[in-house]
Amino acid sequence: MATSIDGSMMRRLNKTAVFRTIYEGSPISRAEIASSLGMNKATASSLVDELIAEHFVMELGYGESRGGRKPMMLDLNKTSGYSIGIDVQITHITAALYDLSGTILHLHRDALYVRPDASAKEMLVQQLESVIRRTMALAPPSAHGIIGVGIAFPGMVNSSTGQIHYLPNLEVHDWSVHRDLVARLQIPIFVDNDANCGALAERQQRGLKQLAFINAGIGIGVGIIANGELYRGQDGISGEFGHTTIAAMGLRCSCGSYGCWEQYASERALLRYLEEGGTCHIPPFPSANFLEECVLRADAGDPHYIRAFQTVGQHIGYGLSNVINGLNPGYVIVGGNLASAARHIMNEVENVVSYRAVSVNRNVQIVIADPSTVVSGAASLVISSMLLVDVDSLADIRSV
Amino acid sequence: MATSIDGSMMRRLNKTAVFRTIYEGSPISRAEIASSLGMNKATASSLVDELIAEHFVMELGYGESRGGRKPMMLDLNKTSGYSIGIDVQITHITAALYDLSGTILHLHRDALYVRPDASAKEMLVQQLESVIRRTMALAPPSAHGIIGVGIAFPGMVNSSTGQIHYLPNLEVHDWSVHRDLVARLQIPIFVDNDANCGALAERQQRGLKQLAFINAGIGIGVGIIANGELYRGQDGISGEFGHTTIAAMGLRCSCGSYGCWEQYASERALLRYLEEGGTCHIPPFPSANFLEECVLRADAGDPHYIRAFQTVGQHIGYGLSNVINGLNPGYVIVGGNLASAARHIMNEVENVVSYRAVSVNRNVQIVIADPSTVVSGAASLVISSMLLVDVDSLADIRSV
DNA sequence: CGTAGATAGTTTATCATACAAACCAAGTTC
DNA sequence: GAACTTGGTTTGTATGATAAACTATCTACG
Repeated sequence: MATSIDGSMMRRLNKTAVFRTIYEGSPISRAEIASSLGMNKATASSLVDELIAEHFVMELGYGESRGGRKPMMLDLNKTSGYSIGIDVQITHITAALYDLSGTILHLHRDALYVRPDASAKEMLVQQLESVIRRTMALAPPSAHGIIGVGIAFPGMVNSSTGQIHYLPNLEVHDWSVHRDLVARLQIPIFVDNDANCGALAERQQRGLKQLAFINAGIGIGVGIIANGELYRGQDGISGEFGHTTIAAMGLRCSCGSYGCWEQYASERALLRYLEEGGTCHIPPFPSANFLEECVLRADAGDPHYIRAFQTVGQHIGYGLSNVINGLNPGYVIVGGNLASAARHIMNEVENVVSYRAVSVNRNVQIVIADPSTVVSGAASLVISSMLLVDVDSLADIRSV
Repeated sequence: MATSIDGSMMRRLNKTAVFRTIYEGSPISRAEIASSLGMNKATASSLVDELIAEHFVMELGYGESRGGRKPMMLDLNKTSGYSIGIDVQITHITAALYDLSGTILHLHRDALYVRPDASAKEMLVQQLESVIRRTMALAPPSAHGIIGVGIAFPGMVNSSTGQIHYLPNLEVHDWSVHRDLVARLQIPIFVDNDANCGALAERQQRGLKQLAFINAGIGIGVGIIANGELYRGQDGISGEFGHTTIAAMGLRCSCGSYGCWEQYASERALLRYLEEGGTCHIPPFPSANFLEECVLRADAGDPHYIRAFQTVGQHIGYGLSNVINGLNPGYVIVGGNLASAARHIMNEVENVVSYRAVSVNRNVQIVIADPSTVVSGAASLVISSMLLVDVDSLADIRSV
């Protein structure tokens, strides 16, 4: 449904633009805000004053003069509120507390106990509630308190309805996790796919308009930032590149298809390569430290492990080239569990991409994500959905 | 660069919203516009009056009463200006004249003569100028005249700079076709990739927010509409799914990679399947009617041709499933030359997608494009870039 | 020093825009 | 034909951004 703009809407948009300018450019003065937004000084001042009254912004003190009166520098009032990010994985759950600036204050990782049966939802929601409550208790008292909780799930999630379609390894289907958690906690809850969270975090951190975040772990998923926004697709399940074919007549996949990327480029695939390579002592799978142990053995020079990682890297490269050629993202961030094996994988990945990417796609930047990227992206669901709105989309309006 | 909104900007946005409401919902009255935009009647009236004064909108006469005074129905003043669309293909060039409503008034198809050598650009620009001038001459006199020309090219194009990166079969590299044509014609020129144009046309026609347009011809490209907007990627070359791998160790491709989709699902691939199948009388390739003749033979029941088309269809299905799983488009439109062989291909395509798409992606709609989709999308580049702006993106703003 | 000029920020008056409410117009329903 | 409904215009008002004048405070420079 289309909407028109009235005065109060205009003011809200402008206030958001001012807040965003401070968020991205602090410390900054009222005068700089006005000039960088092409806005009158009086308007900027008035909006800043409102933001200060609401505790979202604070004055830092006088800055350096540039030939005249000293500017009063502004900054986020970063301790006026907090957000919580949660990263749910198969074997463990990570929770982190952030202030408004996105600075991490606490990070905690617990084992996750979920039997993949009818009790899975109940066990999951109980552990989520518990970890959220514990994290909330860590936040100092503040004007806005806990603004919300963002949760990243490893599977298909509809972020607008807060519904989980399907979490493959936990065997959770069709569950409104949003409803259940709001009922228990009475605070705003945001949910999304883990790869999407990773993509959001990278967008924010690097200020990119197009990127792909590869979440490679037990399975493989992709988060896509297109035109500066997360692309979620028609039903919120875009990015299932793990189930795109890289070998039309290849291995049967659990999804019913053949030759899916994640059959060749995942922890599961690593396990298979190890088995096929006749490796003797393979760590138990899936367990919280399966990959860790494999990396240790490769570090120690075990050729079976080194070869298995290289094969994984090569196949990551095949699928990654597909993502790159299909989406021309400019920037690719590799995250997920397998990113911790980057030193055994990335040479092969880059080698494959260098000859399979077409044209300018060969200039694509490929980098490794920080391990806490997903959890911080989950937290940023809160802040970006409540505080930031993109006004840029209106910049290039032409006349009617 | 961010921007603030002042009063005149607000009015421009609202005027655009009104225009858009008329564009999409005509015939419509002032009162309906106001209520559907949540806008005051007086404001809607005033904006409509401006649009009428500028000849963009006209009054049609009184509509049916709904229990009170009869409404004055409004419509686009569709003959107040015209746009031209051009579809450049390897063997021919299609030009069409449209009014503002997107109704086609003339369609003309010429053979294209371009030697793939140093003279290519010059030959191309000459023929483009000539066909545009001829089409311009067909437009009736009007208030705004020819508003602009949109051109779809079969290759990598940067639409924002008007630069052609590369047209594979015409061997044109790095050419600012925009600059050259503007210099010759002195009217606004818009260029884009053919698959993108197809995607734009389908978005407009079907009112979709997510879709993928498959342009399958000598090569294969994909146009992506994400969140209601064309996704062009970092460098404007997104959608090169033709060069995504569907067989990691497959056939060598001209791009340097192996197993690219378009090696298996294109007119070229059809030719190869025919040769491999030992077919005797194969029509010359590439020629303007290679495919036409193949379709005729398949229609006539020649099993070689039928089998070759089925194989093409199967492989279109593989890559299409990748597009669907990766992008969750909800809607897929198959266009390009090969769409004219739909009756020999689509059974296989749908069969493959039905088991290779995951989850709700199995509900994806797959339809065949009209042959003039690309050329009308090219024309719509003009209208959408000059007349339509998306205000919807502001709808879901939350408080700061 | 002290003054001119520059920069930061506030105050005041003005203007543009959307809005609400009253109003006029012209139909339907009973 | 009276009461009601809907479409559209007119009029007065509130809001918000702006321009311009003004205060405050700094640097530069003679």
